[in-house]
Amino acid sequence: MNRKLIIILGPTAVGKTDYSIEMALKYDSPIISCDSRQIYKEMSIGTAVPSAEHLAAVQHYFIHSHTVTELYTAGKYEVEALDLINKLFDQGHETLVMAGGSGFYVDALVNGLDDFPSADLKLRDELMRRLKEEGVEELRLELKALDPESYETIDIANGQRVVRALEVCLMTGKPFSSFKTAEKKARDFEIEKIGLTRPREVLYDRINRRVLQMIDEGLVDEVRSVEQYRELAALQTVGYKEIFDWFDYQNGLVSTEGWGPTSPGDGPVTSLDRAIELIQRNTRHYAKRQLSYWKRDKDIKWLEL
RNA sequence: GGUGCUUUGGCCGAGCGGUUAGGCACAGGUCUGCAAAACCUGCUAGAGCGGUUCGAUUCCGCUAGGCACCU
Repeated sequence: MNRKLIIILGPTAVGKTDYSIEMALKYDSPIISCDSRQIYKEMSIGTAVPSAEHLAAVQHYFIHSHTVTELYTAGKYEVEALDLINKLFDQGHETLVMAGGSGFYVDALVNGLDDFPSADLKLRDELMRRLKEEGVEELRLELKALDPESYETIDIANGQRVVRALEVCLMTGKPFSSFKTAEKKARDFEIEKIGLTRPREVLYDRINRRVLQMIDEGLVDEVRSVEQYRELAALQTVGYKEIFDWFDYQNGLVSTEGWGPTSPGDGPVTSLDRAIELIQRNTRHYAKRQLSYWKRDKDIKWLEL
């Protein structure tokens, strides 16, 4: 039997949902979502989860399937999604449709991640605390001592990367770089990647309008409902962060004092309109990063909508 | 009609007679367990025309636009 996984990817708001529904109906397949935020059941409007009609029309996996209180990662996704895919193939599907915008998750599924130990929360918290208090330099030097190779190869300006490498070194007593084989894992099914795209202007316009629509649908209330989780990784998400900042301003937790046109950063979010602007902009930035992430993947067949 | 102030890159916004202000937008990029995250790079303008000066975005004059006030 010829097992095939069709992966529909593309920047946010490009139209993956509609396209994937069509494909799913065509192949009589469920849709396996590959979206690092739509998996959380506490989030819907801000993550642009497919509509109730869409969800009813086609069986979806990895939508609202996890909770924000669980730290989810690409590594977990690789394991869980692969498991599901194999199960579905075994049930008789020949072609399966996957859709999503999380490039790293797609890669984890397609190529597999090396066998790194997963994060130790305590250690990570500790390292993140140090990153904040001592700055990257300290951690960099420590990494240089423990794993000079990683020090040379990873992006050492990026605190998160330094922390991760260091964390693995400390947990295992072996250098982070020693785990990295960069070998593709074998998958016993064919994979076809279809990249959806649109002219930049059109994409940006769709994004801008979708954000307005999210507000109409009650994004502010949704954000309020998850405010208690705002420190969690899942809530470090465009559409939520900006509104949390607006809440803070309303609660008098941030002042406009000391902030001027030349200060770095976006400044206090003094109104809902300002929050909307920032969400639109940050979503545009996100879309651009997605596009640049996939640019180097020569296996993607691009399709302009 | 008169007087005063003003004019900076797509936008905001400084200082300065001779080094890139800075921020934002925008563009490009990095990516092996927080990835809608985190991080990196690029973007050299001074309304126009003259003058002073070794050298002007910075000083002077004229012209044009803007703002304010006066008649």
